[in-house]
Amino acid sequence: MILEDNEQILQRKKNLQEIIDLGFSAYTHSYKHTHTIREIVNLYADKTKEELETLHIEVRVPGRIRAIRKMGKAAFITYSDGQETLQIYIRSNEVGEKLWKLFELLDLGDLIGATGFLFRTKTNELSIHSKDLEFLAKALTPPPDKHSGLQNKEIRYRQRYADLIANRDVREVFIKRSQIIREIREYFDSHGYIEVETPMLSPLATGAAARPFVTHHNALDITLYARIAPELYLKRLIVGGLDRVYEINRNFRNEGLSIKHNPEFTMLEFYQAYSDYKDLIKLTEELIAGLVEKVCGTLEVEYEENKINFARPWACLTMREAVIKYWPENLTPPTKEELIDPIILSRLVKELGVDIAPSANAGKLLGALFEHLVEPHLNNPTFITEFPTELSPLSKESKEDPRFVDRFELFIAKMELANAFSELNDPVEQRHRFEEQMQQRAHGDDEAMVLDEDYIRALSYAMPPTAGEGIGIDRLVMILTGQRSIRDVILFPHMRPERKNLEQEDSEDSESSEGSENSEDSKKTSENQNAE
RNA sequence: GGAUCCGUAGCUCAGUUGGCAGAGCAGCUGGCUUUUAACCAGCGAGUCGCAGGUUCGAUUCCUGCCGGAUUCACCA
Repeated sequence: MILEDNEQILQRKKNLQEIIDLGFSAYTHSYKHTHTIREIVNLYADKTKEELETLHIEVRVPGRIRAIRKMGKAAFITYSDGQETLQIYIRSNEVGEKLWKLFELLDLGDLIGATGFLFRTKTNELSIHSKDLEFLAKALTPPPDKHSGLQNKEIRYRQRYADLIANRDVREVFIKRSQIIREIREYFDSHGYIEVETPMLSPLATGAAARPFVTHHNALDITLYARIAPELYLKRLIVGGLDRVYEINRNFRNEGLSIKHNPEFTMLEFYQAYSDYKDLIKLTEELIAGLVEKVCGTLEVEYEENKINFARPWACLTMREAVIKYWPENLTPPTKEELIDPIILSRLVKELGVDIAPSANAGKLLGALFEHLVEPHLNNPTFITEFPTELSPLSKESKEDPRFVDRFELFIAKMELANAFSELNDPVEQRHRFEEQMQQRAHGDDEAMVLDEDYIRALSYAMPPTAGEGIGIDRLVMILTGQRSIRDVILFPHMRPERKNLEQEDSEDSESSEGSENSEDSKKTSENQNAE
């Protein structure tokens, strides 16, 4: 078991039993209350001692015990609703023997309700003078240290409940996250979009360059993939005449973890018919600058010792302009034309020591140069446009130069935050692009995109000229809440399973595996399977 | 997957140039009827991540493993 008895847990179990023996119910079914603690604080924080005496406000309020200060026959209990704290004052001669006994059996972390009237103490602290306590639930596990909180990151991520109890600023981050997503919905709902949901499980993992998670449908006996992007489904809806759609949901990519990557992450994708990528530049500025202003109250946001300035208009460079701009100062920069020539590009890549096969196509080489030279500089919001066609199998090519597509990515705080383009709607050209991708797959690139026949069939019904965009919500939340790690904006970030859990799963699995010799061996087997 | 760092009481952290393991909070006992990091007196609490090795002796040194953080790779 994960919950191991120690001195403190045993003591709390004993206290719980004594509470039950006194005739209180162990875990109550509900608690009718007049206020939450934050409501009390909001309503009465500015009332004076005299005002409270005159008003004599009777309240009934639940919360979690954070501290107990006992002075012989009277005591203060500080308790909290997670956001605000309030203190309860009780006297043994007022509550009676039984309730005083209950009080003495309370532990930090227990949930209780207090009934009484509001007053201010000698030191002017707003408090409930309580004559009736109700016991709501026992904390068998002691809460983290009341001053230093919970620091251990592993426990914070694995046991987010404990993190939320101990660290109030963590709660603030996730409240902000919720607010951000609400504001995004509000923006699209008020701009004629409808919110849709498309499959998370699909027979094809396509619409992005990434490796998928694989699963199996028993009844149909087929392989299914957790989606890597909703893109192709959303554009099917544009074909069907839903001219403006958006979806906020999870994507799953089977790749390494990092400070900026979680295997499941939340993506906003939206598509707008009869528009092109330039329309989305304006929309993106308006959406994100509006969000920043609402959530942060300013357009200048502090992030990792830098200031990010969201004042519009944002910088906009083509990929080749950006590469030339950030070319190492001691070297002669190439010309724009040189930056699409595969022979020159492979020479440049070698000279700069960029880690990519020099035999890659011109688009990939340019992309690698960009990542190497430019990305680390893009702190303020910057749109990068004019992507190589080879990197963009779903984008419409540029009228001026078919080697490039009408696409942009938005970078903020050195992170890719958004990706948008004019959608390729020519089914013949789309098939051609897919086939090129499939060729790359055949040559061992298992992230090249998979051909989707039904998507081509959908395009053959005619899709309007359309612009579409994806925005990484987790990264956006990181920037707006000042968090450096994506794990601090995801409630339950992906972690390796705890060893104790692994052992549990193994014993459940072992019924299907033939006579497993010892648990050490079967553990290794399951770890290997997970790794593949 | 590679590199670096980390894992000591419920929590936050000291510490041991290899010799019986320490503090604050939390817990227990007692005192205290307006405290607020309450206070005062006393007490208990540990597989020093796990498994081996070296050693008279390992929490400390070495190796492997588990878990975490950071970073590189992967991942636009």
